[in-house]
Amino acid sequence: MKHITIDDIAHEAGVSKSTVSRVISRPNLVKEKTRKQVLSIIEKYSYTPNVLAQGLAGMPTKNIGVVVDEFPNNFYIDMADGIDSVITANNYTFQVMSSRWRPERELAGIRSMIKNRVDGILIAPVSADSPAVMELKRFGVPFVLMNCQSADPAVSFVSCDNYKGGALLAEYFNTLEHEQIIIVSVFDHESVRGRIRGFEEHLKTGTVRVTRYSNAKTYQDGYDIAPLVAESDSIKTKKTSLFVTNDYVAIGFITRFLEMGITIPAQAAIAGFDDIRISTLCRIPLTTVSQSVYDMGRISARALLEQIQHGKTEPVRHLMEPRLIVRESTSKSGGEKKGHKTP
Amino acid sequence: MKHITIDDIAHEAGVSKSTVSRVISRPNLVKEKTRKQVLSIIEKYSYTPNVLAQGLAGMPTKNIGVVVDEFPNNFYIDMADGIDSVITANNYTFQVMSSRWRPERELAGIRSMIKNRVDGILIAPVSADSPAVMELKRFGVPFVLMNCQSADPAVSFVSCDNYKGGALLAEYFNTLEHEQIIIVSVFDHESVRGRIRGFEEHLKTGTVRVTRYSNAKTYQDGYDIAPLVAESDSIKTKKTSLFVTNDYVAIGFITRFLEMGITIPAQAAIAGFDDIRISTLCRIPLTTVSQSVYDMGRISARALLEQIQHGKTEPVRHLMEPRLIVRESTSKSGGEKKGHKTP
DNA sequence: CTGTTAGCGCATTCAG
DNA sequence: CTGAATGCGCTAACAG
Repeated sequence: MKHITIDDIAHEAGVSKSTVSRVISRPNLVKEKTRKQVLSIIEKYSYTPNVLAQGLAGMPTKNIGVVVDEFPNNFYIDMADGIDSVITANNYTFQVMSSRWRPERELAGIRSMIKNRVDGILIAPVSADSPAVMELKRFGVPFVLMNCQSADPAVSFVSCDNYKGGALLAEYFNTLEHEQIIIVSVFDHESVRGRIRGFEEHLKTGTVRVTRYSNAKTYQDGYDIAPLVAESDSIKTKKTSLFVTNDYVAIGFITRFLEMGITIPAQAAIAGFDDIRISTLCRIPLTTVSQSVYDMGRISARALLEQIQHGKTEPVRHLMEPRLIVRESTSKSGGEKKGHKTP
Repeated sequence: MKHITIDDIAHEAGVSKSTVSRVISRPNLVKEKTRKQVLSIIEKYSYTPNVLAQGLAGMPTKNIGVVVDEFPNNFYIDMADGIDSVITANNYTFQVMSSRWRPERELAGIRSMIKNRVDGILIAPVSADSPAVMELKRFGVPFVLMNCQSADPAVSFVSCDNYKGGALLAEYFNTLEHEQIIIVSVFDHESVRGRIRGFEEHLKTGTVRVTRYSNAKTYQDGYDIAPLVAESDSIKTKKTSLFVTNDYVAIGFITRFLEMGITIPAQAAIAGFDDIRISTLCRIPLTTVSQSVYDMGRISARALLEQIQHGKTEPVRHLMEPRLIVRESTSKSGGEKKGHKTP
C-alpha cells in the first residue's frame, strides 16, 4: 500500500532522483548503462511516477473531463464509447458527470473538473452559452462542445448537421400523402431547433402544418403527450404525418397511438431523429435521421487532444453528415428487413 | 488561467496560509472575525484549493474509479446513473473506463486509476479473480465488485441474485407446455453461470433439455446464432421453450425466428434476463428477469464511500432481488399493456 | 487562536 | 552525462 517513490528507486539504483526522472521522461539524456540499470529496478518494483506530484510540478495530468446532459440517454453510451476509444489509446483517462440539464449542475461540474486539473473538457452543454461554457472560455481550459453548435467562431464543436437532417426529412415528407403535418418539438435545445428549421424551410409550400411545443425527453413523456396531440389535431379523422424531433419520444407516440387504435403508418406516419438502438427493433420500426454518435465522440476527443497537445490550433467546427432512414413507421413497404445497425 | 493559490489568499488577507487552510477545513478553530475576513476574500477570488496539492499532502482525492466491461451495454448507463447520483451528492467525482472484457485492459485500467490516486474503485470485473481484482486486493485500495459475486469473504460486492432469478424463471417454465427446453448460455461469466444453475436446478425433472454454449453478447450475435440452434434442435417441428441468458441476445433470436417463419410464442417461447429498456418495446415484448441496475450502482457506490470514509468496515455482500416479468414472448395473453419501466 | 516549519513526490534549472 | 537545490500548493504537527 505504501506507494514506492522516485527516491526509493534512486536510492536502490545508487543514483539521484534527477537521473531516475530523466530515464523516464528523456531517456536519451542518460548514458545507456545507467539507464538500463535504473530501468531494471524500475521494472523490479513496477514503479510509476505519482501523477499528483507530476501534476503539481506542472506536468499535464493526462486526465480529461466529460460532461454530458444525462446518462440514461442512448446518446451517451455511444459517445462514451467513442471517447474512450481515442482517450485510452492515448494513455489519457477521463472523468464524467451529468448535468441533468441543469445549468447550475453543469457549472458545478466543470468547476470540479477544473479543480481536479483536467487537461481539457468535452461537454454536451445545456446550451452554447450556458454559464458553464462561459466559465470555460474565461478560464482558458481547452474544451470542445459536443452535439451543439456555437456562434462564437473561436469555440470548437462537433455536432450533427441537424439543419440538413431536418431538410432530408422534409423532402421525404413532401413525397408522402397527408392532410396535415405536425411537428412535435421535444425540448428546447440548439440541436432540436436546427432540426426544425431545416424541416420547415424545406417543406413543400402550401402544406398544412402545425407545431406543438412540449418539454418531452423520455419515452414516457411521448406516451403521455400523444393523446393530447391526437385530440387537438383530430388525428383520428385527418391523415397525418408527424415529425417528433427525438426517437425516444417518437416511440412513445407510436406505442400510445397503437393502443388508441390509430394505425401506423396508414392513419398517422411518424418519424423521429437520432436513430437510437431501439428504433429499428421496436414494434413498428421507426423512420428517422441517423447520426453517428460514436464518431461524434471520437472526433470530439481527437479534436480536444489535438488542442491540448499542440497548443492553440484552429478551432475545430465539425458537422456530422445526417442520413435519412426510412422504416415502417412512415412507409408500409418501406425499410430494411435485416442487417440493421447492431443495437 | 493563472490559478490562484492559498498563498495569494493568505497574503491579501494578511494572515498565514495555515490560517486560510484552517478556515477551509476546520473553521471552528479560527476566530470568527479573521475567519469572516479570510472567507470574504476567498469568495472574492472564488478560490478553491488545488486538489493535486491536497492529494500530495495526503488528503483523499475524493475521486473514485469505475471500471465496466463495456459501454455499449444497457447495463452501463443505468449503473453510471446510479453511481453518479450518490457520488456527486457526496462531492466526489469519478473516472470511468471500459475493459472490453479483456483482462489486460482491465488490469491496465485499475493501475492507471491507482496512479491517479483514486480513493476507491468500483468494478464490474471480467471475473471475480481476474488479475485486476487480485491487484486490487494486493494493493489495499478500497473496492467493491459490481454484478459479480466473490468467493473470498473479505471482498465486497453488489450483484443480482442470479441463482434465484434463474429459479424464478424455471418455475415459470414448469408451467409452460413444450417438448423441449433449450438454454442458450450467452457467455462465460459468474453472473450467467448463476442464472443457469438456478434455472437447471429448479426445472421439473424429466423435462427434455439441452444446453448450448456460445459466446454471444450482442443483438447481432443472437441474430446470427438463432438459425443454428433452430436447425440442430429442430425447433420448427418440436414445440420449444428457450432461455437465452441475456436480453440483447434473446431479442436477436426473436427477430431472426420471426424472419424464419417461426411463430412466437406459439412455436417457440423465449425468455431473456436483465430487463433492459428495449425488452418491453421490441416487436414481441420479452419475458425476462428484471434487476435494478440503477440500484446496483447506488448501493455499490454507497458501500464504497462507506468503506472509504469510515475505514475498514465489514465487507458489504449484497444481492439484489430479481423479479420475473412475463410478457408476450412466452405468453400470448401475457404481459403488461402499458406502464412499463420508462425506457 | 495563529504563525513557522517540514514534508508529500516529482520536474527542472544550474552547476559540475 | 549527473547531482544538488528549488519550487509546485497544501496539510499537519509544533510552537508561541
